[in-house]
Amino acid sequence: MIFVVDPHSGVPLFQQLMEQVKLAIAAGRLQPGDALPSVRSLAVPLGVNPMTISKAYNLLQREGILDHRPGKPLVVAAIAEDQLGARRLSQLEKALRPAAALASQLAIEPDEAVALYRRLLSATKES
Amino acid sequence: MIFVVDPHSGVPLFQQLMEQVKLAIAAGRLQPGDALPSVRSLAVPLGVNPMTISKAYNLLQREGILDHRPGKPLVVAAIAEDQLGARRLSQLEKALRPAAALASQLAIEPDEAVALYRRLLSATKES
Amino acid sequence: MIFVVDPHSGVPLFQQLMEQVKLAIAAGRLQPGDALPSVRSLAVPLGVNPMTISKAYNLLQREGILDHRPGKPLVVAAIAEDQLGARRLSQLEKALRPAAALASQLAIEPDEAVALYRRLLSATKES
Amino acid sequence: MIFVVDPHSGVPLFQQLMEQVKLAIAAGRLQPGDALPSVRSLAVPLGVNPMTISKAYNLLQREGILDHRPGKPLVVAAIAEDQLGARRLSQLEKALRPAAALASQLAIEPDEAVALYRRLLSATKES
DNA sequence: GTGGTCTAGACCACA
DNA sequence: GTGGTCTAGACCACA
Repeated sequence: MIFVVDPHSGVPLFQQLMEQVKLAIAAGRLQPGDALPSVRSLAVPLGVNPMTISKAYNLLQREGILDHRPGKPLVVAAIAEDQLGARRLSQLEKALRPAAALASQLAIEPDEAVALYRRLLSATKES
Repeated sequence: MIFVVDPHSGVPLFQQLMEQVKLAIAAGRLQPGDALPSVRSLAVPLGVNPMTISKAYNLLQREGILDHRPGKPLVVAAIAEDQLGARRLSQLEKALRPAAALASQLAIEPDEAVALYRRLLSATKES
Repeated sequence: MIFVVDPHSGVPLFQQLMEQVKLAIAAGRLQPGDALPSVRSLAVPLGVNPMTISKAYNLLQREGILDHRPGKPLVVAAIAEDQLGARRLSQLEKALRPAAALASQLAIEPDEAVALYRRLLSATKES
Repeated sequence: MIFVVDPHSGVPLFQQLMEQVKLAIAAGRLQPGDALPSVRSLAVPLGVNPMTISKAYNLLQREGILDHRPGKPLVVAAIAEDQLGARRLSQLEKALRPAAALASQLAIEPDEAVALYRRLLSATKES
């Protein structure tokens, strides 16, 4: 389970982490009950302050996506899959909707827009 | 020429404004030489601080997209169309790229993703 | 609008603050739209690090109880009253339920328990 | 003699255990001289680390509530009844005091609060 | 002025 | 070992 963050992206580090955890769950790479890497074990290789990781984990807990038992590592909550995994398409939809609105505002033909998207998809490799 | 901003969107107001001006130009709704609404006339209906509008206009000027002649209203620069209008597709590409990456990370088939996008496009009306 | 925290209570400071804000809203001392004291203006008199206040405010925002517009002070969200104000009795119920279970487990007669509660209520002054 | 713990309640497991033992004594379900279940026999069904149970028992010993004779099981101390059984009302008072303060802060009338408590008491069955 | 992020480092409770 | 809290202090974006 490897996460990556980019300190220059402008997106806060803790948010990048949250998104990656959510993505891993949605994609099934993290299953309910799976333990997450410990705060410290993540902080070192990422070159990030442990508190930043802690913040991300903490918020995911409050969202009910992670589950914590004192003294134990955080695990993916049972509900998380319902919340995230089952709705993969609706997540993609949320990302695509603005791109649909944009095409329309730019008066780009649907066929042209779709062709562009298809091209981008084939250029993307599963990372 | 009406702009809309959403103070809850998380995107800074001045950035939302900049994007909307660029969009209007790219879509041809604003042509080179066209005057932009004055800071005040925009600030009131939007419920936004005039300084925020001013900031957006200033940055657009620095980017060479707007043109200012003392005592006259801001106008769309001649180059603007080249910069923005001609690259409509590349703007859409910028919006679609993350959606391509997401589909891949969620292990959604390209065909399924493309179908979803096509559906969203036909559901979108020019606003 | 005065908040008080007790660093020795064992309850985390940020949690004490969150509860007090919620209480103030539930009691109507803070109305939707009302601005909260700024992070800094609260940190000094309470002798608490600004980040601790910030954390409390931040979480209340995520819970939808506070509302933020960049550059402006935090205000009580419109929904907050629905969430908190309208349910005053149910909040009290949540606090009383364990005390009801306890009386039962200690085999204390309801009349005796009620009498005790009544006595405590009259001893308590609106602070 | 059955204890129950909830790892999600936020209250540390060892504390939940301590409270339950105290309660059982206060309610007379455990009498002076009665033996407590062994650490192991408790750890397994509760799904709790034996060290956690041990910690709870140890602290109860320090408080003079349990009594230990090498090689023998832990028993309820003679004083325990005095300490706990006799003060049933004061235990309930400790639980009710915050509920009294809360009613006051929420500006709920004493009569209303008392009525609510009475209702909860009659709804509660000895478990 | 407003709140938000991050680090470095200390300290704590729990298991 | 696990995560959680807090401080002190720097720095940033926004209005």
